Amino acid sequence: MTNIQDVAKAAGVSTASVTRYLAGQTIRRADAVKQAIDELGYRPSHVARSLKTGRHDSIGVIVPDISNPFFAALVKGVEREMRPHGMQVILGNSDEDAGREEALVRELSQRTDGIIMAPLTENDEIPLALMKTGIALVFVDRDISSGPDVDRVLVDNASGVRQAVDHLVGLGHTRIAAISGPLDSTPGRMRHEALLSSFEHHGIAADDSLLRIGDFREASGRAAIQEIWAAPQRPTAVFVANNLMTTGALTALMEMGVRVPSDLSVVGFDDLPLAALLDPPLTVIARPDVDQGAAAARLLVERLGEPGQPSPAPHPTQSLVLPVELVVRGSTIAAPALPEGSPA
Amino acid sequence: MTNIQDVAKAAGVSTASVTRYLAGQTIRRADAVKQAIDELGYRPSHVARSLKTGRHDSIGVIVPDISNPFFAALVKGVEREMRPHGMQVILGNSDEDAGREEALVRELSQRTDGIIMAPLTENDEIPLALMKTGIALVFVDRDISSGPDVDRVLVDNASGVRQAVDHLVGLGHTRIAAISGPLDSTPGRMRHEALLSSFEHHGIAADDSLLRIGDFREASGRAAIQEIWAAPQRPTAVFVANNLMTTGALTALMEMGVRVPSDLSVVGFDDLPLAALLDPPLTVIARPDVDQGAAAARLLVERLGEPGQPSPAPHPTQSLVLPVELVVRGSTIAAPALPEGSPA
DNA sequence: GTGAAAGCGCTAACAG
DNA sequence: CTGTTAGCGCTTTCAC
Repeated sequence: MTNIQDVAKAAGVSTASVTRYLAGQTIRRADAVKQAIDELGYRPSHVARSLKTGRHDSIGVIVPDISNPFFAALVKGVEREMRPHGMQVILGNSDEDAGREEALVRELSQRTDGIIMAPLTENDEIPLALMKTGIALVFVDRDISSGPDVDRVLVDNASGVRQAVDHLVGLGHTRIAAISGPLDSTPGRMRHEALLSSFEHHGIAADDSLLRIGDFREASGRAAIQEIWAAPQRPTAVFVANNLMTTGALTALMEMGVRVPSDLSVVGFDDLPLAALLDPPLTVIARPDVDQGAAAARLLVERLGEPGQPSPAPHPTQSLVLPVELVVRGSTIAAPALPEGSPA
Repeated sequence: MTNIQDVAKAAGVSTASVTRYLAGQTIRRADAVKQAIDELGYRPSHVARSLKTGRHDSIGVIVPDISNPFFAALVKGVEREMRPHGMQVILGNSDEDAGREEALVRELSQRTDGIIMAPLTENDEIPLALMKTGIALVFVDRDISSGPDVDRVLVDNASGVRQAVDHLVGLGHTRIAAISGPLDSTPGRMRHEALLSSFEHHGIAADDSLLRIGDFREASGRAAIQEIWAAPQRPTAVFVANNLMTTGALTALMEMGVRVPSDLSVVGFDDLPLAALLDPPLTVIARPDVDQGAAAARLLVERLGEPGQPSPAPHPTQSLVLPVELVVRGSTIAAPALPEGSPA
């Protein structure tokens, strides 16, 4: 490849002048340099530049599962927000694997100026190590329990769950099952806790045979609903804590011949791209996805500044909590008449 | 950050020995080096190493739309295949934007040893420039018309379309509408051409009022089906050339009160994660997604070799064509009795 | 405004 | 097996 020396030679200037030209400074022989660059097809080496400056003009995004539409949308939000700032976005998919997450963090922390990530669990040690390297960090969707000095963007999980439970109770449901996410992840824990406290608020007894903990993946939604449906007293409604488990649960219900919503009302956390086209259209708690990514990107830009510019002064970390919204469609209807006494 | 010199000093060896240790060669004071590395928390600078060696031990994947489940699955396949080879996978999302694709190619070609990409259009000039840089390249799902010297993995689009048309004709449909993809993209063109030739094979006249060209995005599927439904003679079946446009078309049909399949049979290209849960379950041409990504990754590995090892000898480029399969579900049924004369 | 020169952190001859 | 050293391509003092 042609390098800066070739250009300097061809233009009859020093390499320093080429650098200055590249940086947008005014130099005397600008047009000669421009011509040399064009003719030689010169492209500055990003690697060499990074080695010298320590900057990369790029950021990384690490998500647990890129084939989850929520994270795909989130990534899109990050990219849209970053594009005008001239920063490249590099994407890493940990595939819900801690080892892979660690490899990605190590890798991307050497190639980028900042990382947006959804840590796998709240005990995740990996981000802690990352913070020590001094790289800018933003958590999105998930948090870790220790080390509060990080920018973060979360959604109001508790409010979403409350809206869902209120909705079901309002329809007369009292036997409500739930498929929660892993309790060591932020959304899993927060949604589960909110569920229990909502139950308590409405005077609903938590029935262990109706409560299952999944892993946010489709297969666990399938397994959980099968167990729940085998409970001695079946529920009239079920809350599922994320999109993939909802998909799994719906599939299993269909296979078992359980009709939604006449046999069982279903409300899921996370909207699905096709939720309105499902049979029946799915009632869900919708949360911002693209916007959540964009918000995280903005926090990172505030900390990093524009490429080429000096970094802004450090400022306190920010925590954003975005609102969620219950979208009532066809998968939730009034509870059937009760066989035994219960609150109206 | 602590560098190789610090380690060398602490271990009482030269930097060369540290390098050798890192490369897995046997050196005398291995344990002293190991200890120094651990104590200092030393991480080799990827940037410096790349500058020196010209290798990156990573590959790039550039897709037009990461929120399309097909590409998300494809990326997953690439990652699964690459992981055991110790190569990092860096993902770029061009968002169907040529400018962005170019920026990604420029960027990733400087950070990676090889690129797997689905070019936006068959006239895409960008990959040509990329090939000149000598970086390894694999096309997946899409191709470009010039420059045949590239490894590629495609699916048998023509066969898929033929299966779909045969299926519809077998059900008695003769007024078949179609929403094709952009004719300057490989899958768009191949599927459209196969459609026309299948029509001809079955003696079906191509009716311009039933043929629309979309852009593979959801909104164009919506718009196209609305136009088609406004045609003087409505179709009894429609073929939609990809998943996103199918989603758009189904949504529009629902909004217009058109019932599938009784009013209109629908067959789509690409399976959808929720296709079986839709109302009705969708008949589709399913093509490999994860496997297509994995196949592309294997081609790239064959060309690149393992990290640390010398590159394998160059070999002729390969073209893989993976089979597709018609999955009949509930969205296609027999055509209604014909008002006018027609083949049985 | 400009050029000479040092050096970012690492690897790969090379000589021992 | 080991250490010395040059140099990957760039930016950034520094002196002019």
